[in-house]
Amino acid sequence: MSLQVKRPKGTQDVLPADIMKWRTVEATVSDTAEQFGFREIRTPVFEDTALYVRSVGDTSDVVTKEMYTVSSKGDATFTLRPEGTAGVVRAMLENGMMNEGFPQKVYYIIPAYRHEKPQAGRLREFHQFGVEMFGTQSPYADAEIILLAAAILDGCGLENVALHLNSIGCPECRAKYREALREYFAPHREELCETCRERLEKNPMRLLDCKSPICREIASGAPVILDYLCDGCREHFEELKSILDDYGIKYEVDSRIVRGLDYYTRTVFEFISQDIGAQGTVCGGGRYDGLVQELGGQPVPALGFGMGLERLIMTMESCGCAFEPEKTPDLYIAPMGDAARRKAALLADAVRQAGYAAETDLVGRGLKPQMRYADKIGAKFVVVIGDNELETGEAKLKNMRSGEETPVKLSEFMNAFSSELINEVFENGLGDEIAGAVADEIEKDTSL
RNA sequence: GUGGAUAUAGCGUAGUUGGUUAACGCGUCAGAUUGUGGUUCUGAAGACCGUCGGUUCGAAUCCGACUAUCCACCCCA
Repeated sequence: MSLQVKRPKGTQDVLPADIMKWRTVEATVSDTAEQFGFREIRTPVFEDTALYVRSVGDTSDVVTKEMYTVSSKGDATFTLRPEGTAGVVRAMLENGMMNEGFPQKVYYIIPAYRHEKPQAGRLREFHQFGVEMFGTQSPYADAEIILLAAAILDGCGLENVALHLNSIGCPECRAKYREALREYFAPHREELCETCRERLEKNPMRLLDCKSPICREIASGAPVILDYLCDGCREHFEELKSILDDYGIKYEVDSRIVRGLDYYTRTVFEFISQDIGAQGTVCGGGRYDGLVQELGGQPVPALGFGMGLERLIMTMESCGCAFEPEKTPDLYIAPMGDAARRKAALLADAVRQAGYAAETDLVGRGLKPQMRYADKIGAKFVVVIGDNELETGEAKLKNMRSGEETPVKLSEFMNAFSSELINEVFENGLGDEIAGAVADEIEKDTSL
């Protein structure tokens, strides 16, 4: 088959069969965030391009080659958001939320866009859950954020996602460290791979996570950032670790965790899964104490993380985690013949108005195919309405699980349908008043 | 941007050294005498074998180009 228009590279369709995976994750993620006192915020999918250049960093890969930027009718250029933090900080500032008292805690579930070459766990349109906290320097805040991420992963049923933790210090200690790195690598300059030679000039910290064996070998003897932290940063990091110990959260101090977004300071961390291929970072985040000021606000310390929803779902799948089951219809009404069909349509409507999920035949099938269909969609009850039923005004309500059939009067169908016995099966039955009212409505309609 | 792999019905696959109507499973639809599903049985629909070009009497099968997808590097969620 040759379909003319195909979905853009690096995008995905989420089909009905998979939608419960997303619903499950979205519910887990937002429920847990709310338990920790985070409130949802929604910001535009596109922002002024300058926002990302300023926040993410004008030398970062994301800004230099991965942004979807469009020019609008005026002079302004807009960019599809490549990540969530910048837009949130902008919105907080623009709406005066930095003046409402601290800490401010928000979360979001968003699509984000990056023009990269797709591979396992890496898409051009991907979805991210993120949280941001503003207005506290306390290492307890860092710990709280990490605890939240861990709680979510736990809530999803994941056990083997490893926490990698590091501190990249404040701008002052980082400057010193960069110098030290340059001094260390300079004599090895010629042995380094090409990209690493560039890194040596631009961002020597990235040298540390080069995959090339030679660079790796050289890097193994390189100075470690933790030895260069100033007193304040070191204390902060030590305290964070001891709080995590109190919580019983396992972590591995990993000096290779550096993060590619320029705004990070001090704490950086990643939760890495071994089960989904090369792009194993399910969650990444840290502190960004300088960003709010960079975007024009007062200096406000801040921190947060982003969690890749596709990667989260992939990890859950590969670990055999459970997702919430799809809801199935409470009732299927199988009519036979035109008169019955009209009655069935009205009955279905009444059942729906009473708050239940009901379906009836829309394609004109025979009884047997209808039963098959009712079974396939997982209907909990089926009622057959044919000439006999219309004549006698009585039908049989069949419980599809047990096969049991209970006689019901059509005129009192809603009463019967919402009776205690049946509600037990549904667990979410309606009150008798509503059910009775609906039954009355049906009673009035005697034209059929 | 750089590498590697793959491209056959809605999905998952088989197609041997190129040879008449491209096979199977799942799914879909319809039947298996009287108005009742999940099992079983029978039947049907559904593919110009990614696209274009080449070799050949003849190509899903060989060659080339293109495109798409997947995986890895890079980077990150």
